[in-house]
Amino acid sequence: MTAVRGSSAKSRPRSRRGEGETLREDLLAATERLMIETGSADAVSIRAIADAVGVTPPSIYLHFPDKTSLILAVCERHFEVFDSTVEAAGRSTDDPVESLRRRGRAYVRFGLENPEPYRILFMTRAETAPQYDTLVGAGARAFRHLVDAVQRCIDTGAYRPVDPLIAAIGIWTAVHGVTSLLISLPDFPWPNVDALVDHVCEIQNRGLNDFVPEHQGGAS
Amino acid sequence: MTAVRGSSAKSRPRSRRGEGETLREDLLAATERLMIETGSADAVSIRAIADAVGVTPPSIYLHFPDKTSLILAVCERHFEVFDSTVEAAGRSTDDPVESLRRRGRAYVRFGLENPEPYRILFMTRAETAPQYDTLVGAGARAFRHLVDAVQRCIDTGAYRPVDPLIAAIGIWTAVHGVTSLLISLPDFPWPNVDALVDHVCEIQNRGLNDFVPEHQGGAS
DNA sequence: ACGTTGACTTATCACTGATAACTCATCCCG
DNA sequence: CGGGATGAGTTATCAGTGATAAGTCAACGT
Repeated sequence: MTAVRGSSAKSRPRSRRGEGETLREDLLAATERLMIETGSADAVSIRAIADAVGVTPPSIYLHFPDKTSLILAVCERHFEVFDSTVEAAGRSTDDPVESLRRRGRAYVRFGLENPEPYRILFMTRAETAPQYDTLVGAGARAFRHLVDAVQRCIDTGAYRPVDPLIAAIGIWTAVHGVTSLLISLPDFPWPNVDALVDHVCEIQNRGLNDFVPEHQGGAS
Repeated sequence: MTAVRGSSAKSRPRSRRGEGETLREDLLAATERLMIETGSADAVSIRAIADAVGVTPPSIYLHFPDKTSLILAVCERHFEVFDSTVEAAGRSTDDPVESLRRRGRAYVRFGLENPEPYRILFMTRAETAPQYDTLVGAGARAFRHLVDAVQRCIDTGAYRPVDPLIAAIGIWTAVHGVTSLLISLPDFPWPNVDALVDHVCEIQNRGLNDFVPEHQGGAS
């Protein structure tokens, strides 16, 4: 019988002895492609992935313990690029405040350009994942970069001497809030994205700068 | 065969003629309970719901077109309470700035106490849902409440005359950012939640208050 | 020439959301 | 009291999901 094999790759030549890893790479690539196409991680099925690569479903389990591990491995790659993209944006200027702003812009842009990985990394309960520890490591590193950037703003006197940790968390949550809602509620009547991000960054800067408001201005 | 019927309700007396709605209510209640128990909407299956209520799976489709509609109906209820809770918190003081702070605290608290509904309402692509329009209406109303609250801060001179719309969006995204990340990444070494929320609110207040920073303060 | 073994397949499981077709009691109308 | 009509739910079943156990088969080292 052997009905027409799905849609794409007819079949795939069996890898030679030492070259089992090539399938692993192909699986990652195909999964990433399908994730981008469908826009949702659980819309891509094990069978669709297997079919796209030209193997049978169980072959996947020779290279990944389960589906979420495969998905997470794809996201992990994105996260590396994510971190270095934000870092690069932050290093593109010497002004620490402007650097933070550029980090924020880069963060949001990356999230919007890779919504599904972003969703998986930052918008789902992550606990239960296998290779999660690796991600935690990478995440901790990225977060430390942010704390350092905030510290530089404090050192130059641009920011008042707040706790850099809580300030960094505040900035992260603010930037994540924009990214997250833009992804989740695309139908909301959002203003121009750049303007929104700039507003958020400006609020953070004004909120953290070196000025102590005595009492509110011209109230009645 | 008729194996032991799942775990709970053996069976359920057939409703009388006009009382089909009672099953609908029971379904909503059971779904809500299971959602809270399992902590995830797609961990509760149609079969589990049917079993908990004591009917067979297809009966559910007499009252809801599909599973997501059922889930959304549950979330919709939460949303009503959500909106009115935040509103009540906001009305508990006359100071408009303090009012905003209380709204923020109530928002985060509610999100953390109802993480799965919050996730479904604000952290998933919502487009594809049937009864989504209703929610959009309720959401628009809640959002308008926030804009009004911001406007009051501007009117009293507490906030400088910014665009209340973009200021409200900024506040919303900030508060959502905290809520969302606290839900998604519970293993992150968060500081005290109240302190974090207060920080976020303070940043917003300082960022929006009536003061124009000429240049940064006491730098070296 | 042969057995080991890495790479993959066949067959199947338990479960998911969903649908078509059927039963059956209740109610209204005569 | 009798007989449809119909609301309320059931039985049986479908296609698709992630996952596993057991088998196949060719390449390699000896």
